[in-house]
Amino acid sequence: MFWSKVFIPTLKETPKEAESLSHQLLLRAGFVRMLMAGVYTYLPIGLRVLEKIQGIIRQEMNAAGASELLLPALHPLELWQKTGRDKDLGQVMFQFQDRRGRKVSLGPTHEEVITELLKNNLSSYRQLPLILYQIQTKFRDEIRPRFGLIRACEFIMKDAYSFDQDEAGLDKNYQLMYAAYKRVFSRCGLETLITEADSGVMGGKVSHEFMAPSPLGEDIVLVCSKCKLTKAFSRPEIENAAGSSHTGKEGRSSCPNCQLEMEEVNTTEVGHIFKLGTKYSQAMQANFSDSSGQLKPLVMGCYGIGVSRLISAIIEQNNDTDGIIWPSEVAPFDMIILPLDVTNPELMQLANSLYWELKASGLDVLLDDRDERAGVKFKDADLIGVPASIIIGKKSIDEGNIELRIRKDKSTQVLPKDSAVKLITKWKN
RNA sequence: CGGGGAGUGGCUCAGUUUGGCUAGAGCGCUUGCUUUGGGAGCAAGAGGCCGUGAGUUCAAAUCUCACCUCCCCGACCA
Repeated sequence: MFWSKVFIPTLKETPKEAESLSHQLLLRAGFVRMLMAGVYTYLPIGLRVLEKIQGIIRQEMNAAGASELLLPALHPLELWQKTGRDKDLGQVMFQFQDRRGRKVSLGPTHEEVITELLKNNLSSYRQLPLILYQIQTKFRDEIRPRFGLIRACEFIMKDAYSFDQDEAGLDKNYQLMYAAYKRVFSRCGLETLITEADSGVMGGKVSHEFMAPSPLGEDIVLVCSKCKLTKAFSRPEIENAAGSSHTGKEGRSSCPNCQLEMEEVNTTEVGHIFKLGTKYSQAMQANFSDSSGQLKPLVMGCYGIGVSRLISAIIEQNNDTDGIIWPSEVAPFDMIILPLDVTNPELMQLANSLYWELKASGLDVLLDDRDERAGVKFKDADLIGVPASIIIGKKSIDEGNIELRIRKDKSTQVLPKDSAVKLITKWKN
């Protein structure tokens, strides 16, 4: 793509509306813009990152045997009344009436809708096990939207649901999802801590949270440096405990295995998996016939990833003073070509031919064709965080060379221009 | 919802305490000239109902009241 054709409104100064680092960088680098508190536009390069993340998720979900569908965002409120969760979620649900006076809601999550679907369309154990997932916009009227994409009122979530005959089947699918989640986050360049957690309004017994360490994390995870045991604590719990006794802090945060003091890490929740059991299927009578012809409730699990939130979590872990440093798999582009003088036909010709050759070899390439000074291009390239730059300037081209600059460590290597494409594609793989 | 901060060209802010010229600066934008390897220089321009409404006053960005919006701290969550 050509910079001049993509809308990338970068900012020199930090907008006042943002205080958290990832939010500032998202705004400055031209990835998102706010419409109202907790509601964001994904600009072209923001959307590209979103799509890369979704691509990774789709690959890993499909590889785990899940299949994708798309459920409605608009729900009849009656469905929620069946499980009583309209009350549990309360004000968090956006609710209104259609012109006939029917009460509807914008979906904050989809257990009821998918259970309703399966109740009406699945009847035999022969159709089990089954994992379905979607990537969709959720709506939650949050008490306080915060930190840009981290807590938004309209956000994108991947939610998967597994259906089994029994607990043994659920265990198997749960493990499958657990493993898939680890791969998703690692491919996104994200370090995560996994903790056993409370199921909250989702119900069910077992659940694990995938927590990304980040300075603006709202949850604290305790980690044992020796055995890597993790424990989740909400902040108030910690503060109350610390306040209630002088020695409370040390005693509470020692590892039950090693007796060593555990380290407190601030984290953001990016994924959460639950064994739901039959909570929803019983409430909604989503049953199937087992091999002996007996009617049984579906045994369910549900598995969420905060897709849009991931963008922020990744930036929190991958940045420096010059801007974002995208991990390669989620970067909006693999590389950016910087012809330092667009009025020089020789430079532009080389820039263009490199662009088309690299593109033909399967790379996502951005060509900065703007008539800007070299400094501006360098600064913007660093800010938007493309992993590699190909610098085409008069200095090196006169010697028959171009430069390859790596964003992460700011190292530069000189490459002969004639074999540049070969060397770059080789370096990439 | 409770507590704290803030609303002035696209962005960052000054001016408000102590009301008074035609509301300013930097960045960005437009045009021209010069420059050209890390956010260039000079010159000339465009762009504002000072968050909204009501009030006080000869006079309001500035004082009073109400409301709206955004950010931060708490309960909530992917």
